[in-house]
Amino acid sequence: MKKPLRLRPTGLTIGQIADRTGLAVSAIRYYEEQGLVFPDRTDTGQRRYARSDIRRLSFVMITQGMGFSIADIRAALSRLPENRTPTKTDWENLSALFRSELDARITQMQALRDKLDGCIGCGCLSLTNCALYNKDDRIRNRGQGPRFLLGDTPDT
Amino acid sequence: MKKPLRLRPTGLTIGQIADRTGLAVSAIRYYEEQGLVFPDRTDTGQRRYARSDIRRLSFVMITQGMGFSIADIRAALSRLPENRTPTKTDWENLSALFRSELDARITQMQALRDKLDGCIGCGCLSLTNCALYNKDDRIRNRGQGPRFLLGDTPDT
DNA sequence: GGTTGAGCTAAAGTTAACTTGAGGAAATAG
DNA sequence: CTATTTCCTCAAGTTAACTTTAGCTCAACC
Repeated sequence: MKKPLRLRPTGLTIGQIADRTGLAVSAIRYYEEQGLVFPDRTDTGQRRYARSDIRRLSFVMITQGMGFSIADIRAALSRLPENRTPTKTDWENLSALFRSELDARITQMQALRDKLDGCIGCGCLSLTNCALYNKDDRIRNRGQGPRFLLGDTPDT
Repeated sequence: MKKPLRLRPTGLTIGQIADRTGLAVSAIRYYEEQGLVFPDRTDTGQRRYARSDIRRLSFVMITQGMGFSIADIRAALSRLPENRTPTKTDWENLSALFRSELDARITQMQALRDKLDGCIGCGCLSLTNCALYNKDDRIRNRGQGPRFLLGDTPDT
């Protein structure tokens, strides 16, 4: 009887993923903790990633760079199929979601930019009470911690 | 000899400023600590603000909402004249500064949005190494702590 | 087959922009 | 004149998104 070949999970190590994505190893582990990736484990507990996780993490990086929070991104990623590797179409649908949110944010930013001058020139001292600067321009005001640019979480 | 009239610094209390701007009292104190406002003090140590500080703080609120950091805003405000109340023109110059930075950020955001689809459709798994997604699109990557949307500090 | 590099976990630290709380003084209202 | 309300300072807490450190196991190379 042959010694059974240990079928150890194949795939990329966390270091290899780090190299491919440019992310720090600690960041990748953090993303797992936050439910953004779900690597396999070897019998000794090491993480093994699928090649498609590179795309997944790249997507996280880009959307994050666009100003979306991890919670936003996690919600979006949860729309990907769980039982198969996402197809190109899956990814396209997902990115369309972000695209429209981003469009909205850009529009809002343009409006804000255009009103700044108007309000500065206005006679009332309080820009935030200025007729020109109304509540619709208010961007985000709840919770403590750092304020992020524009918009609440997308209503995905 | 008459009891000398105590010449107490006139002006608005911190509570009045809070009401006028919508800011929390604690935030206003914090902004002072950060060098964004410089109220007078009464002989008993209470803060007294000029009416023009309402505009100053409103400006802080708006530019912050645009995604600029306190350091950015402090740098910009330092361009205002120190020895007189800023005129409408002073404020207009300042807001022009932010306007152009904001324009640049909007443009960058649009580019990023347009490229997301392209990269998602591309054959290479790593979006961040993708030919379509080059270094110019990279937004900000230094320091720890929360990542903000778009751009380093303006080169004011 | 030992040593060096890569991984692992868990806990604590970091930054930004504030808020909250403790403990006390002063201003205002009745 | 007493009771609130407002203000003050200083220290510590909060959130997001990570990084750093400590202490240990495992894998890979010569």
